[in-house]
Amino acid sequence: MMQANHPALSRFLDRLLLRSKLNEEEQAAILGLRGQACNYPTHHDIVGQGETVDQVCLVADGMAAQFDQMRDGRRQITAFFFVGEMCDLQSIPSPTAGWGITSLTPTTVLHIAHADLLDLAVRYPAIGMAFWRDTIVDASILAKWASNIGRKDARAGMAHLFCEFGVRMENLGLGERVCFRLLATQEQLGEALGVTPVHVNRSLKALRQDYISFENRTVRIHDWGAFTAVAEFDPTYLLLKRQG
Amino acid sequence: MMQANHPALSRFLDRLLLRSKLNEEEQAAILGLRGQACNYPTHHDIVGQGETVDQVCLVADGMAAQFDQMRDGRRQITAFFFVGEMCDLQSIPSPTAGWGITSLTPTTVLHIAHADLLDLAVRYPAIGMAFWRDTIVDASILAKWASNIGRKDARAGMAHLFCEFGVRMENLGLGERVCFRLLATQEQLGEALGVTPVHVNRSLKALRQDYISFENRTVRIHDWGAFTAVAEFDPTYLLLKRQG
DNA sequence: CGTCGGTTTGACACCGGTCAAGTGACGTGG
DNA sequence: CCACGTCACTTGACCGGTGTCAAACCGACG
Repeated sequence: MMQANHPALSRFLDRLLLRSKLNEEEQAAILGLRGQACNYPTHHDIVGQGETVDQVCLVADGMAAQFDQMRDGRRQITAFFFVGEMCDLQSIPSPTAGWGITSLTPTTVLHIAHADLLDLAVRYPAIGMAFWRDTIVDASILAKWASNIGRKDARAGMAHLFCEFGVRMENLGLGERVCFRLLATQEQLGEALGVTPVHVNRSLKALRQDYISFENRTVRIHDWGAFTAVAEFDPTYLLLKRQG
Repeated sequence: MMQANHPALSRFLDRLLLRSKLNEEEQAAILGLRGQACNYPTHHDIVGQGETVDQVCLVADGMAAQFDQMRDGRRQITAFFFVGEMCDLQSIPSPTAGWGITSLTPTTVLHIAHADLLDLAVRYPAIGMAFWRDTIVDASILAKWASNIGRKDARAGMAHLFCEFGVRMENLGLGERVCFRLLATQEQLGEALGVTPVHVNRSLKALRQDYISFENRTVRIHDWGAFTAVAEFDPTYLLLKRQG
């Protein structure tokens, strides 16, 4: 069923407002977008790799990820998307992407037509700029991610990922930076960090000894300062200062 | 000296036209941009990490890279920029970035003011969309890069990087995909792939035995089909189909 | 001819991959 | 209510790719 004023739109707007300034009319225009809500089970490929799309995916519940798949089936996750985040805003100017989108947990997605979003972006340049800026945030996160994979050992990379999750979830209203629910499996974390699930387990064990607890799918960071030091975490790259 | 009609602008326009459709007026507007040409020696940080800028960098000669630096000084390169490519178009909507820009060889950069580019993007929505699309290409390359680092051994990652360089240079008119000049040092390649320079050397040695020659800073790929198979290279992610 | 940045090679150590076994939580069906 | 299957987590033993350190080589350039 197509419906406007879906609660996920309000979360999406909040995320945009973290970085972009939009007036009342522009905010109302975004809240008035119409979308189709779909439920997907865990491990469902919502968008296949290389597929061309005419709509975007807004996470309304659960958790999704962008991935690149090798011929042997191994995957590299290149982005996580939490509730209120848009998986493929970049598909508006570029509807064919080299990656796929998959659900990491049972997930509800609100699909919104490119045509409607493009219309908004043209009618309200501030919205167009906010959309562009939103895709840049994802690119910035990905750049930091690359150095996580390439230049840190698994323990530090994992710590950095947890710092990022904490800050992002706090900004999305999904928890505190030092305490948040994380439904990803160790295999999925490994796919993000470029290590095997076995080694994710070893790294988590090491982190639990000194810095965090991770029980009932809830991460608790005991000492934020010490933990960010291990991770070499500097939130600049999340672009949380309002720019527009 | 500020000057319009710099030859690098023509190359930049060609790159935009690979993926975006622009009419004569729009093309003329881009060619008429005014910029300041600056020369930088090798290993000069043109934009420091975390710096806020009010202009962009267009590579007019040489080669530049985006990087993220760890506290101990090690760097991860997250993008290479060849002649005609824009290093930080994304700084228009988001002037503070988490990364830096450095020269890999003696490099000439044309600096163009944000204000002028923003003016174009607002006056001509097709140009705004072309700019957005251009930043998405960089993000797409980076996503593929991440799986290179995380999910391939050094030899396959290097092969993929060379395939990408070949296709990009061919499209920029800087060589053929199977034969192109590459001025990067082995240390710089290692910073891109997340391995040490010593191991870059070992990987290159292995590739030279079977697939390529690399002398006088010129890469020759003997059998494109076999090489892309080793690299698992599929050019979809370079978004070379014209979209707008 | 000497210096310097970049390349090449070898010896050795270690992080993370691989393989295998076992545990525990949970949902389903008898 | 319990037996069972499934999925994720955990742990240990061993191995290989990559890092580290060190030395030599090489071409460009002054």
